[in-house]
Amino acid sequence: MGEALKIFESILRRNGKHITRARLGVFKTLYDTTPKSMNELHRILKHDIDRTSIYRSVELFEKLGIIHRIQIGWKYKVELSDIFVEHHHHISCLQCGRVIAVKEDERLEILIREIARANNISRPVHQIEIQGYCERCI
Amino acid sequence: MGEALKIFESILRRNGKHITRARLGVFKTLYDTTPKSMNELHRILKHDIDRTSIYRSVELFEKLGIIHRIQIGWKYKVELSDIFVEHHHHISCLQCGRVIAVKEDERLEILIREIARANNISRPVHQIEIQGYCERCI
DNA sequence: CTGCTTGCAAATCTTTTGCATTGAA
DNA sequence: TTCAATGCAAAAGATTTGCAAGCAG
Repeated sequence: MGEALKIFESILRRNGKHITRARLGVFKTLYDTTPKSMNELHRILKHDIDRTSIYRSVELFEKLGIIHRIQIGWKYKVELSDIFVEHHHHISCLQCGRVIAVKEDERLEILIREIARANNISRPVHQIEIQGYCERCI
Repeated sequence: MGEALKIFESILRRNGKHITRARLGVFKTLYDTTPKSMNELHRILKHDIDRTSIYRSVELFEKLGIIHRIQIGWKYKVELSDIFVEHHHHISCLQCGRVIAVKEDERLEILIREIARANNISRPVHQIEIQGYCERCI
């Protein structure tokens, strides 16, 4: 956590943003766990940080590339970006909702870049959402 | 449209659901165009169909596999599913919001099925979201 | 006819905004 | 000390629910 925290703080500093209680709280809550919804973040932090500040932190963090939003069904959750966690994708179970992190497959990366290039899209970013039924649910 | 409409009606009938004005309206609005947000659907249909019924139709259609939701940024839009439109993915421009439909690449399909299998996920469905900057926006 | 569907009103949930106050640098 | 950041209240937006009335089968 110490190393990640240093990186986090340096990103804020480099962008002229203050290192505050609210921002530290949101960052620490996201560190080294599963993706969190806004509601979960609020439930965890409600005694320390106002809901509005959570939204504002998430917005800022996304702009600075600290976090990104992932889709689970048609809701989103947020998690730390590839700077802090190795790049990966998610599979979620349609029955029980369990989320499995999947290490990225290099072949996928290459294919997607190729598709982007074929469509004249520059600086592509991507998200893959896989859903199905996990072992426990058939 | 005629053929698609027949398929649509048979799905409803097969599931013991009525063929109603509201459901026909939502289906026809989604037929043969770009993905629509709930708001766009409502804007188009507001003089014929109540907002609530649009939500209820979308919910039902999704359950029956008639439509699916796609992600644009962290909002969703709905479009007819592969029964009515050839399977494909989308690229959206981060600057102007333009959405490009991309014919599915067989290699991608295979890779994703392989990833699902490696994680013991059965009956996988997937969504790929690619974002970047289109020709006009650099 | 019968009960699935709808429209309407209202509740609920999610996200955004304005403003006075607080606190990091 | 200074201005960015926060908390609070309230607005705005999105989605869901309950119920009486309407309509498809």
